[in-house]
Amino acid sequence: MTKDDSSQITERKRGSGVKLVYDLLRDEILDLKLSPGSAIDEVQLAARFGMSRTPIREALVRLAGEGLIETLPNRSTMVSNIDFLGMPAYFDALVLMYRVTTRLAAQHHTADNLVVIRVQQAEFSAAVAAQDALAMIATNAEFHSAIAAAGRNAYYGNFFDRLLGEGRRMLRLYYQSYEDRLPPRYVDEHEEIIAAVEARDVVAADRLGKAHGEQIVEQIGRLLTRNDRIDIEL
Amino acid sequence: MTKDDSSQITERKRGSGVKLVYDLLRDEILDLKLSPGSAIDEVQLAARFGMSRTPIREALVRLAGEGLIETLPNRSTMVSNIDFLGMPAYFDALVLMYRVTTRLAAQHHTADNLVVIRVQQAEFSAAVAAQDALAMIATNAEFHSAIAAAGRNAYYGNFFDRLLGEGRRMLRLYYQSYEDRLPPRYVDEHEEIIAAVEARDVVAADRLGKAHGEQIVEQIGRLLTRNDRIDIEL
DNA sequence: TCCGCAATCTTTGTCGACAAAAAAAATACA
DNA sequence: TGTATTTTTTTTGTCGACAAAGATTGCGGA
Repeated sequence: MTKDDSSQITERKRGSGVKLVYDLLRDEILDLKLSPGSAIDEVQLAARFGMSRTPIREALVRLAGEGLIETLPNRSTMVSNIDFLGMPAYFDALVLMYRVTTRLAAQHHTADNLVVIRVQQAEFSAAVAAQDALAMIATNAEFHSAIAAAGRNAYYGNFFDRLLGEGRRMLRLYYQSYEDRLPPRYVDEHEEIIAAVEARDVVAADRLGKAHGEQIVEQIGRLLTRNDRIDIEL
Repeated sequence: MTKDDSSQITERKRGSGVKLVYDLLRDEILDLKLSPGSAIDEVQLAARFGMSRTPIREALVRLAGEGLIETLPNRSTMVSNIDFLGMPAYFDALVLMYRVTTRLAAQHHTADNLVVIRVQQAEFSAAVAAQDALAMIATNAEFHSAIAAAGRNAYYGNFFDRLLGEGRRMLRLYYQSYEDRLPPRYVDEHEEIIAAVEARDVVAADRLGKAHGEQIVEQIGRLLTRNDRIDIEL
């Protein structure tokens, strides 16, 4: 199809191919470079990466395990569609995880956790200043992931990471609703969260996590119902 | 190693092999028929199932994606160990999911959901009566999974299913603490939950879900600290 | 022209074989 | 006897090839 593959036929170390394909495809899917519903051809990928179908296949199996691609038996495999009907459920879960992870971080964090969190916050702040939407999504996810890590619950952590990953495509809409110019208020909110965590103020952490999450929900809701609203508000 | 494989060399339909191996291995791992840490040999499995290594490999990749097996690069793959240190975190997440799913079920269930839930409850009740620990674990999981399905949130549902699955090995300890003779009280608790869901009583559903979950945590705690207690109570 | 059927094409699922990597065994040397 | 090095063995990762299952195309008959 496209011929602009930068055909890197470099020698790879044994076992590195799968991760390479997996990471790249995952990013391309989540950044919407591969549009939902578009077909995925194994032989084409094999040619593009200069390897056999076997490692490609393994990467695809893993992506399917995360629900990022769907496999019709004996037939095509394609990038999964964004489940718009499931968005309320998604944001419900996201808000709950915001709350739980922030709350746990306030309880269980150590000094080095705060260092990591501050680094991520700095990167997020830089992305907002640079108006780089993709970077904002990624660094925001890493910020909250760092907070989740400080909460010391691997089960919440995995689930949260999964949500943040799977939601990158939805979150993209959210950032687009600001035309990629996120108000600096969000950077401040992160700062408040850090302060609450550092002070081990569980109640404040919970409240801020909830507010932070619900703000996103509201903005998305505003985006999705914008047309309706215009009708209603006559 | 063992030679007692009932070598079923039956003809399989194309594409069914992976699921077969995946399901069977998963069950064997979760029922502790394959002990944590034991090695997994691809060629041996291939011989046992009468198929090539390729579909075996795909099943293993999926199991690894769920964290049920661990893969040392270029070296052995083995059944993952049970993370005892992570048990508090596990049960924390489990209780929260009990609460959330029960609560949502009270809000969003439909009539056919209740039918399914009652069927699962009947099977759970039968398993308790028969003192079949493995069946109790499986049917209990299916009962709560049915409740989660009634809650209409796929994200919670997936996470909850994953927790219930991954925890089957831990839960086994829990049932062993009763020597596989679960008090009928648990069957009654399920009945109460059903009643609260049916009455759309969100508050009661939340409270019952929480109590149900915390009871399990207490029993596990009692099991794990039993020796210490004897020392302390002199 | 339209519908049913057969031939062809495309893409997946599976296989057997081989090479690389790590461990285990064997050998040489002090 | 103990240790370092080489050889063998074991097990994984990758490959190219082939067969099966749909989809597509082409053809013939009404």
